[in-house]
Amino acid sequence: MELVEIYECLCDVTRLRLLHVLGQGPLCVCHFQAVLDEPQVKISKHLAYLRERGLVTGEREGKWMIYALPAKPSPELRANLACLQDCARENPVFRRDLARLKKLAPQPPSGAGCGCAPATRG
Amino acid sequence: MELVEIYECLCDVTRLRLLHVLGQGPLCVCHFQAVLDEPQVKISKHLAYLRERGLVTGEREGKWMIYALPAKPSPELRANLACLQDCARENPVFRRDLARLKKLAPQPPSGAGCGCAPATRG
DNA sequence: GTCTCATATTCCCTTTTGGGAATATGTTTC
DNA sequence: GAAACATATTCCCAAAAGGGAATATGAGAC
Repeated sequence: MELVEIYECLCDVTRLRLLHVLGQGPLCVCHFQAVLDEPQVKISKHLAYLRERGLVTGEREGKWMIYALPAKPSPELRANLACLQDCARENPVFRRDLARLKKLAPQPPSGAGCGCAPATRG
Repeated sequence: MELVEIYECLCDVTRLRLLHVLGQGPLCVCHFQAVLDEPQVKISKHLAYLRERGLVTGEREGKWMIYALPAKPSPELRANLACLQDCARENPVFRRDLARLKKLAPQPPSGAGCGCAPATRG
């Protein structure tokens, strides 16, 4: 993963927002739609873009695709993600995303998954 | 200066290299040409681009235009520039730029300007 | 198998981007 | 003034990017 490639991934607001939200934990596409308030194509395409370049991972879980930040990101990616989290703290757009995310999952650190599946799982 | 705008500026290699080199101190266009080994138009245009967005400052000094990082960058810019410096450390392209820069100005911290002007100044 | 839900992909269009050749501008030197 | 130098700008082009409508795929429920 080239450093320059990382920066190329970061030059789009939607992708920045996706990565920022992922800082809070794994999430599925439908939740991204709700959090970013953007159409499905847009979300899905940008996630594919990020995935192809190794900035996020995607794993199918039943009907849902769970996206997450890589478990062992390169130092460059790590640094840039940390920087993003830091810089986004005071930004209205990013803050709003986090607010919407909280509303989706009001439960405490209950753990795994993105909480997509209602009680019908397992 | 919007955070997203900063990221938009960082999605081009040439601009990344310019900003990275500027981490070493102010520089004029002709030296950028030598350091990056890129045509004048390219350098000049990208510097104009960065300048318009407040990522660099430019000041005329005689025949030369001296570009520099802003004296008081926003926290977001500061963080991202620091991150870039950090990440570039192990990158061949960025290292090569610094090597060429050193060759241009072998003198110690002699101080102001970019050293463009030969002994004919003052 | 059929229906439905969640997501991915294709196709097409518009806008933006980066690049270079040529030219213009501003500055010093003579 | 003219000439030389450093840099900026204009004009034009090819490639890429982002977006959406429609469609395809994959999975679970029945």
